[in-house]
Amino acid sequence: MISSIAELISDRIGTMPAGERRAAQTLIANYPLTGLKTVAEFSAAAGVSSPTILRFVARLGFQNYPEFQSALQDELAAQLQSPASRTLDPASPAGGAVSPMLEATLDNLRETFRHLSDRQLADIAKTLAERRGKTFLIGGRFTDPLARYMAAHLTIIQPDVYHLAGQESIWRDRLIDMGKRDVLVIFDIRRYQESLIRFAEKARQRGVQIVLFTDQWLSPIARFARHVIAGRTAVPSAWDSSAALFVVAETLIGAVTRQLETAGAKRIRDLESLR
Amino acid sequence: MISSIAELISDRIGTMPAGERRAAQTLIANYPLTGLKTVAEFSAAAGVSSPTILRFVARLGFQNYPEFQSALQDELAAQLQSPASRTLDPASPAGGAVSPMLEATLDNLRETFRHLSDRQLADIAKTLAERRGKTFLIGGRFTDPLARYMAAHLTIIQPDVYHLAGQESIWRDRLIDMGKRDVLVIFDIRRYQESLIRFAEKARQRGVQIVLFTDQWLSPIARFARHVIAGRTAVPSAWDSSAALFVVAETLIGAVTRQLETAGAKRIRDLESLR
DNA sequence: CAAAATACGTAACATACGATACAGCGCTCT
DNA sequence: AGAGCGCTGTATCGTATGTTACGTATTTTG
Repeated sequence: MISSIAELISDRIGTMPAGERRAAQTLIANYPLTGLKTVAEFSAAAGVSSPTILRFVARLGFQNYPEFQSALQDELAAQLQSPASRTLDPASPAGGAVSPMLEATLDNLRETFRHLSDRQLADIAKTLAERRGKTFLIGGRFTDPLARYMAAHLTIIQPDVYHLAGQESIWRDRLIDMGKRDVLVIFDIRRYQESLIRFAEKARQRGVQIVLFTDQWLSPIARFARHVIAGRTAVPSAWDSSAALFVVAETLIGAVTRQLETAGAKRIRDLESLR
Repeated sequence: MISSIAELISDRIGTMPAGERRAAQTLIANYPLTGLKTVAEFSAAAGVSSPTILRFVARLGFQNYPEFQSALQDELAAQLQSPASRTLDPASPAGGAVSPMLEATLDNLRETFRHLSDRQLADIAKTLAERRGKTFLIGGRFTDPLARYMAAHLTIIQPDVYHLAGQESIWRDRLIDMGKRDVLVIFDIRRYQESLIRFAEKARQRGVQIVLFTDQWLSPIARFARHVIAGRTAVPSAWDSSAALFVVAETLIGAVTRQLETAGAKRIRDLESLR
């Protein structure tokens, strides 16, 4: 069973003529980067001519050079998306077989935050904290609880926080209250929900600032969003995981709370006295 | 000090116009692969036009698109050659400055699962999967979204799953439907809610099997529970974190799904055909 | 050793790619 | 409410890229 192009090459390298073999060796030497460059660069690196490179990829079974490059990119994408397979991780095997779910989730968290800078988080927190209007939160079928979770916290530290629940027609009517000073937080992972997309589009038309929590493939709503948070969702389960988005949400809640410390503290005291 | 292009982007993403920001977001979402494709593919993925992509890379300081791609490739080459550096440093130099929240959450997850055996998880999954009656889920002020999240999944793979929402008087009346063949899943972290404790006690008297998600100090409900899951909640924030409980919930959802695979698969098909 | 076959590189070609000019649009600010 | 500015997309252009044909070199075989 041959899965990667590298294997394919080392499998056939024996049957290749000298020039193509040099091409193969230089590609393997720093795989797969040389293959992502242009034919001219590849040929220069290997010390052969361009046609030799093309014959080489043809021998591997590809119709043309772009097809070969696409295959390499796909392979690379698969590698980058599952860091677990790459890192041998001498730290954990002792703790071992605990739960593949846990391992995958830990990876997802690390990956998600790796693509998320402090700066970005601070910007979003600022958007949520300093909004001069109202905050609305909504989610999809499985992610709506995340919207609720966030709303439950935010509503304590600042006024005018609303979770949009129930039927589509209900939120649609709330659009009339929304304007450019307002913020809309949307959670949407695949399979992306049509109703949410429509809603986001209309909100955008009214000037609402949209903060989107989505997966790494980006919901179409990203088009309308001011801020996009892309969380990793792949786990060894029949379902996608929302854990990464959950943790980002908690992080944001914490950041917003810190920013509103002075104003928020008073509000919390007031709330306490109401009980 | 800005070393990677990803940092450069997240540094300037705030100052970018909407279109270029979309480009930046799609690139970050699955970095750096989109940047290695052609301008046309990049623009299609981001949902913007080609010139916007070019303006985007120009804003990052590159003279032209090929120069930008070369920079990405160099970066990738450095990463691939030293796989170790990838997990340790790239974004988080000291292993920590990114987000203390993340570090704390990762610790919480590991600690939580360390005290949770496979056996225990399997038992709880079995309880949920093989119950002959109904499943009820309920949570506290901040944890109710977790109950909803779990309910949203379970209800797809098995019948008679109910999330208890709204006012206390409403759930109390549902007690009448509960018996010893039923399972009640409760989420309760401090400050523990009186109403939930009362409810749990009454349910216990009726013979209901209780599965409790709580924090490491254990809600009083633990007295009545058949199964107790204690999650770590401490994070550097004004709020406690429910992330560990969230991940345990996801793990259980996955386990239950696997156990009901045959029966569940049919149910899922039936549901699909209803849409 | 000769002749054929295979491999390789040079050079010309066509395509598709990145770059640019321009016009329309929405947004902000006065 | 109007004028100005900045952003974005359409259409066009030049060029670098992949591709192919062909001639030369090299190896293989009788």
